[in-house]
Amino acid sequence: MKAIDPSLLLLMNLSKVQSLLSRRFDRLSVHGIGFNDFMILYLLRQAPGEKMRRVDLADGIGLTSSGVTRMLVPMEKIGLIKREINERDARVSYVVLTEAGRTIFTDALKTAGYLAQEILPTAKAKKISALSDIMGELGGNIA
Amino acid sequence: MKAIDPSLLLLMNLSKVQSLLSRRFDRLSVHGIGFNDFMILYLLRQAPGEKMRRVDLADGIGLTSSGVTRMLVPMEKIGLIKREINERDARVSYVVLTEAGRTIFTDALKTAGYLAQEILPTAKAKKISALSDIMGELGGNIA
DNA sequence: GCATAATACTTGACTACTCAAATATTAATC
DNA sequence: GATTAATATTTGAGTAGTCAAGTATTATGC
Repeated sequence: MKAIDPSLLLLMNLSKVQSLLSRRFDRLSVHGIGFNDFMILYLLRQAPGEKMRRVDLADGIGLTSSGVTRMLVPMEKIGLIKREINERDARVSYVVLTEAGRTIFTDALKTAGYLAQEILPTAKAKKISALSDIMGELGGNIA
Repeated sequence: MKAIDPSLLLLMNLSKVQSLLSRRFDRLSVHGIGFNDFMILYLLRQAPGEKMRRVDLADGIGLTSSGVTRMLVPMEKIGLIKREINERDARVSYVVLTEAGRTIFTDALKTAGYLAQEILPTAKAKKISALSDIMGELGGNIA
């Protein structure tokens, strides 16, 4: 077999690593939320007014808007987020972080930080920041 | 809000990038197979005798063995792989690449190569190999 | 050589998405 | 200002996985 394209190899390793890491995170069930839920809360926490449109959330975490709609159902049910209409545009319904959501997020952030440190013990700080830059170039722009 | 842990940020970006890339690959539907199917075929193609145990495949692509069992059902149905018993150990059933599977893989490899090049245009060769090293440290060891 | 443990795989019940199409609303064009 | 296009969200139907538990089979320790 011919030598494989290094970019393609990278894609495969990226996929594998992501599977392993997110499963590990979810298995811990950090404060009852999964990794994607955590990312939603993170984005909301950063956003001005702690609210965002669904499209922007979808864009932010790299899912489809349909996927976001479905993710938010249980999150709303357990009260992590709530919905708020936009007076200027009746198409959009804002997703707003609730008090409870903020609390859970704060706790989860701590645990997630420890986990991340534990998972990435060998990758040194410099490498991590270099990696983050490249992820940025590839469309990952969570900051 | 306190500054976020760089490792955690990296995890989030990794997750996002992976979602975007694999969806893009799957949407192309390269020769009718998804990205995970492609990885399975790749691993099999590399393996001695072009056959592997299900556990090792699961390990190789970072899924659970249950997930692999389920993935292989349609792949076997369309004839990309077939099953072969192990005479020494009746527990294992080998997954073997078929002639058709090899052909599809060869075609898909080309397309996937182009796609990878197109997706990673900015990330230079050196960066890619550095990134690959780090993925290796994180448990991605596809080579 | 028998009981216990470990391994390989599958299955039932479920979650987490995906796409394509539908709905509702707002923006753009003429 | 009526028509067409674009945007935001949801929904129906389906795929792709997860976990926990079940079934075989093989390995281990006494």
